[in-house]
Formats: sequence, structure tokens, C-alpha cells
Amino acid sequence: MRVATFNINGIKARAEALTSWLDEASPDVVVLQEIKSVDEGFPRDLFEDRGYTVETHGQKSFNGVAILSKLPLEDVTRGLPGDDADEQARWIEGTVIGDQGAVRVCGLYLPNGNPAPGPKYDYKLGWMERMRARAAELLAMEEPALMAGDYNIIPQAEDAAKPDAWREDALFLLSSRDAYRRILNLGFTEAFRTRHPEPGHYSFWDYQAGAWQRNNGIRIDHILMTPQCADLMTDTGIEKEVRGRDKPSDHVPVWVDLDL
DNA sequence: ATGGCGAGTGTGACTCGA
Repeated sequence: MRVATFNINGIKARAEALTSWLDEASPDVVVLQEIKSVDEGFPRDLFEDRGYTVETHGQKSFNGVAILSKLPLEDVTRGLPGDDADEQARWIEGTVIGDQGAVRVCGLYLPNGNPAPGPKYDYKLGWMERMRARAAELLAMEEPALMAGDYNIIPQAEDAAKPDAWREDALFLLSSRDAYRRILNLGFTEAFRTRHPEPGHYSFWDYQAGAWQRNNGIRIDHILMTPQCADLMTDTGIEKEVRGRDKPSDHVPVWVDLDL
């Protein structure tokens, strides 16, 4: 079973790029971020025609997450627990039933947080505290589960082409990395870094200033797995070349293969 | 990490993103 995450930066603008990638890569499960659409406006036919079950958690203009699954998808929940007043659509969960067992899949779009300091940065750190609570619950179940998405966190200097340029940015501030580390250190395994310890792998290149052409990227899309899930991992990768296609997202897909 | 972009909203020029 292949599970991928992809921040598509707008489902309407990315219909062609996303469907052509799905047709070629054919992942079993994809979590999407920044669909930038209400649920009623999501072009679900595009994906149902390709055999995917579609579950969305959208809002007008911004944010919005979704799960596409070719395998049975059960017990879908929307929203990150812990703040009933939070109206930003950034979290969705579902249980995917594979041939050998099930995995709980959480799709997330973690707040950017800029400018820092400020209310947006406070929201980011508060959101990460709530995510840590949910992550602890997932670990306590002692079953295969993963949290995949756009974390808006550069975990270490080797995850940026120019780390010095990000020192004061909400994606790389020490307090941001601390908050990420507190979640990871509960007992999760980050899929990509376990298999690819060397620097120079990125999942985002800005549209501006020739960032793609200069390979001025950052690695901010991650898949964190519970121990029971990590035991099932057979491979993981980043689909870098997708960034060089027509009308691309500024992010590329990141995936993990599970023996399920 | 800005000279340089792009999407959404909604038709002007703004907000938002990373």
C-alpha cells in the first residue's frame, strides 16, 4: 500500500497536474492539503472516476484538506480536536483497510505561522500543542497509524538549501522545531529521513526568484509513523520531478510504502 | 527570503502563502 501526501495549492488550478500524476503514480491513498475549496465545490468526479473514495474537509478560499483512497476508508473524522472555536480546515482522519490490516491515516496542514512573533505564530504553536495531544492518543492505541502532510516545519539545517535565510522564519525558528521535536519524540518515526540521511532533499520550492531552477528548496512535507506503522514501511520517496512540470504546485508529493 | 510568483475572490487590488 502506497500512501502519499501532496500540498496541491488549489484543487481547481491543479486538476490537470494532480490527475496526470495520479494516473501515472497510482498511489492507493493520498492526503491533500490546500484544496482551497468548499466541500460542495470539490471536483470529486475526477477522482471517483479513477476509483478513489473522496473525503474532504474544506473551507472557502484557503486551507482545506482531503483524503483520496482506492481502498476502503472508514471512520472519517474532520478537524483537529482541542478547540471548538477553530474554524480553519487543517486536519482529517480515516482508517484505510488493506489486505493485511488497517492503518489510521491523518492528513494535516499545519499553520505557516508567519510573521513571527505575532498572533499567527501563537496560533501555530497552539495548533501544534493540540496536535501533540492527538498524536499521543494515536501512540496509545499501539496500532499502525501515520500523520502525513504539510508540516510547515524545516526540521534541521540540512532540510534547507540556504538554512541561514530561514533563521527568523516561523518554519525554522527554534521554538517551531522544538514543538515539532516534542511530537516526534513521543515515539514517532519520520519516514523519509530514516532512509535518506543525507542533505539536499526538498519538498517545496518557492515560485519566486528562480527557487526551482536554483534548487533553493526546503523539506517541509513529512510522514510521521507510530512504531507499529514504521515496522511495515518498505520504502519512501519524494517525487521531485513533479515540480518541473506544467502549472505545478510549489510542493511535490512525498510517499511511503507499507506492507499492508 | 525577495527583483523575480501564484491562487482565490471577483474584476481592482487585495489577502494569503513559505
